[in-house]
Amino acid sequence: MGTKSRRLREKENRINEIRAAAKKVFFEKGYKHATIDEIAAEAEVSKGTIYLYFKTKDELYIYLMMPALEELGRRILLFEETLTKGNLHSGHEVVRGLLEVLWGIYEYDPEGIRIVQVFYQGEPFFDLSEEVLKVFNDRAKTNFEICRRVIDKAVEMNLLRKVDSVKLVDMVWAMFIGIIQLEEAKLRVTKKNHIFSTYEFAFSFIDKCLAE
Amino acid sequence: MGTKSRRLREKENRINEIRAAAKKVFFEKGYKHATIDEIAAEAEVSKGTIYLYFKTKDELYIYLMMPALEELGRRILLFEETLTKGNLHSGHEVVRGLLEVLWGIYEYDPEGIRIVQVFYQGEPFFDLSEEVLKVFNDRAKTNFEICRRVIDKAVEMNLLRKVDSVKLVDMVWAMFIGIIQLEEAKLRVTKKNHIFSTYEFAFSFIDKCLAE
Amino acid sequence: MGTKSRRLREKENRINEIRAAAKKVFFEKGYKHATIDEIAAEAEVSKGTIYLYFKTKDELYIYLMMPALEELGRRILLFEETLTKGNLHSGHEVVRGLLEVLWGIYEYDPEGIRIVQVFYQGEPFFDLSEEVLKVFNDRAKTNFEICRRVIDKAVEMNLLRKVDSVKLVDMVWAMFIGIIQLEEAKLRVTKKNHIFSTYEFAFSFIDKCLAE
Amino acid sequence: MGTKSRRLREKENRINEIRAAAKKVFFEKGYKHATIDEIAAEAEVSKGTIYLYFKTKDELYIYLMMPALEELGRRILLFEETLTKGNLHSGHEVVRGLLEVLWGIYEYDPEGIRIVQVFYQGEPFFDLSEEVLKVFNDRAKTNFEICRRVIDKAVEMNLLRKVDSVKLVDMVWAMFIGIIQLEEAKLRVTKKNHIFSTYEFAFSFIDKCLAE
DNA sequence: AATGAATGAGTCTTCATTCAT
DNA sequence: AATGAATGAAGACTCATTCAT
Repeated sequence: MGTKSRRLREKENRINEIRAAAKKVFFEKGYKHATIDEIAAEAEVSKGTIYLYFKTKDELYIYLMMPALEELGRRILLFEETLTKGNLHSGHEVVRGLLEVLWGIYEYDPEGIRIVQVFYQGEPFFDLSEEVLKVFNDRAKTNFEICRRVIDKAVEMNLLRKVDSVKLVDMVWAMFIGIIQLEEAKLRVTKKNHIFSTYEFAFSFIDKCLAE
Repeated sequence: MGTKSRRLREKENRINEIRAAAKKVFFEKGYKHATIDEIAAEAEVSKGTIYLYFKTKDELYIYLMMPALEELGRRILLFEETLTKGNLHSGHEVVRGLLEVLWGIYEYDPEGIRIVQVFYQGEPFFDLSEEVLKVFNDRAKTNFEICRRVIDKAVEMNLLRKVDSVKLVDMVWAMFIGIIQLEEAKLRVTKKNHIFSTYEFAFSFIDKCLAE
Repeated sequence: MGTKSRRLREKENRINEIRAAAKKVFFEKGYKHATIDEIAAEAEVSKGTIYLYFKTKDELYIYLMMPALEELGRRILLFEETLTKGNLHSGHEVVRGLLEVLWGIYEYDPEGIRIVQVFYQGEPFFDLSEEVLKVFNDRAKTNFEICRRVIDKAVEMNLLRKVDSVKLVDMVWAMFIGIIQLEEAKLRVTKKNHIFSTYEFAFSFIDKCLAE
Repeated sequence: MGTKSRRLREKENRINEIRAAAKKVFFEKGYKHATIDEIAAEAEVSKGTIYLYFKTKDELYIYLMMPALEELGRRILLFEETLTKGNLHSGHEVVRGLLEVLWGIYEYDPEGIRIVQVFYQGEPFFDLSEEVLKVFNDRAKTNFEICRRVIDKAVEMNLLRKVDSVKLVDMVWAMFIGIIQLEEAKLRVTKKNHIFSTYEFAFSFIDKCLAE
């Protein structure tokens, strides 16, 4: 607990303040109209300091999705543990559990998920370094792998019917981001929020096909 | 067939040339790195001519999705006709037909569909006028309505089980854009194209739940 | 009264419509924000037609001051006639008459007078052709000459004290445009119109010095 | 006298260099043909630096009149002091003093006065922010008030005849800018400079009416 | 004479990024 | 490590003017 760790803590604090400020500004103004100046002002640091910790504006933006992905990883691992321990007693519980993990992540950090979607769009709006791509892909790959493992285990345990776990995970994730995109867009126009109910509706199909 | 109609044809030609050039440049360079100058050069018109027909770069980009949405409308109407005429003899054929309409649109104009996805992201990267929003929302609404009508008819004709057509159409569309996003992103990394197979996999769930 | 004169009349009409439209647009939007497009629309002619009669936007603008200068010439000549005929019986009447001629011009065409002022600024905002300069300078010179002649005559007729008519006319004209400029600017801020009263105040000095 | 004050001095220097360069370019090329690029080159700073200190080209231009107005304020205050101290012994000296203050300002910064005139024209050529308008109006108001006070004092001291100081100051200022405008315009054509003599001629009227 | 589609030179302005302190 | 003044590349957009019809 010497000087070094204090310094480290301060540094991390600063980074988190910058992240928080960036998130605020990016989502209030939109990426296009957000400026580093404003983020710096919001974070109460100088512009130079931001560049001390993030190489570019694009990187600052795109890294905002990492907490969501990391939290997703943690939660799926927890879910796997629950499954392994035999605490789930039916396919319905498995399907419901998956739904809750995904939904929980969206509730935990909706902006993070939005950036994931932007990221999927490829690079029409960004110049991403190899490094950023690698960090994201590694994290995504890990998450996908855990998910598949969970499905395979649940099949092994006779909780779910046999299914191609690769395709299933892809489909579920695609549905997840697709529904959020569509329903958030509708929400902006109609002010009616159908995100969760559409989401449940979609999972009812999976439940019927795999858990009954 | 006088001067007037020739002029009109030339004008529409010019607009189409601009659109085509815009599509090319936007997708080769990405939105961010595409310049009006380059689009003008590609279209072999002057910069001013582009601004004669499109108010801003954003508008030029976003309007590129309209042909896909319009074609989708046409194809769903055709599908509805087929259904109404009694040419579909099982729920499987209905589900398969829907799959083919959507997939056909993606094949017809994949870039258009990508722009639809961007559009769904809201406006972090754009300033869209009320007018553009209205044009898009009207078109989208019409398409959704036809889709729902088709589902309701198929249910009435006892080809599909009873289902909430609003939710179903939302889910299908969300899956459609979600799968394209996810699998195109994976494709970029792994060079393996699983778009269609994931798509079919997803439809197999719908088929099992509604057509059997 | 053949075809020719009808054509001529139509042509002059067209020119006057363009002038009127130009005046309207220039003074509603300010020179900077006035566009030829809008003037053409206002005049209900095509852009090309405007360029048929006026070489440039600058010329169109600057020529709008000519009617005021021409009317001024006519009115001074009338005033000279009145003086020559012996219809003015005191210096006061001469001074008052001058005041009324100038003031009358301002009331007749205030926008025209404003353009005269702009013109005096030299060319920070314009590119004026030699031709335009000549037209203006000739007209201005003529007007100044008549004014001086009037003053000299009034002195000869012992209505006014002896005075350098060149300097006097310059001073009166300078006061005229200066007061309008200052008081119009104040008017914009305070909404109180002191143009005429300041004007009368200034003439009272001349009256006291020359007419008593 | 640490880093801070040096920085401050450097900053002010930079601003002054930009102003000087702007003045040079604006008056050599005319507002219309002056470019920010050229001003930046002349000032030996980057274009961005100019926009660091001035919001727009218009603002950069219009602020060039402030030094003249400020200097005018200082000189009138000095003149007031002279008057108050009883150092002026006749109305002639008062009138002459006023003339010299105004004329001195013109000699001190003729370009500044020209911009004042442009400013009076309203906004046919500019988009001025409320802020700029306020800065100017405040300064102008203060100057006018001091002038009126001087006149009123001189009347009280029986150096001048009783007169409406509001109207008198308006008239004098109007004459001042009117004469400069007219005679500079004539100067451009005839190459003969009658500015000062016309100016003196005008003051002779005031002198005769108020100081004798 | 009238049109109006097409032109493209011309410039302002923005803002991510750097670097001397 | 932190600052923030300075940079300057980059590009969207305007609009007076032309000219084929």
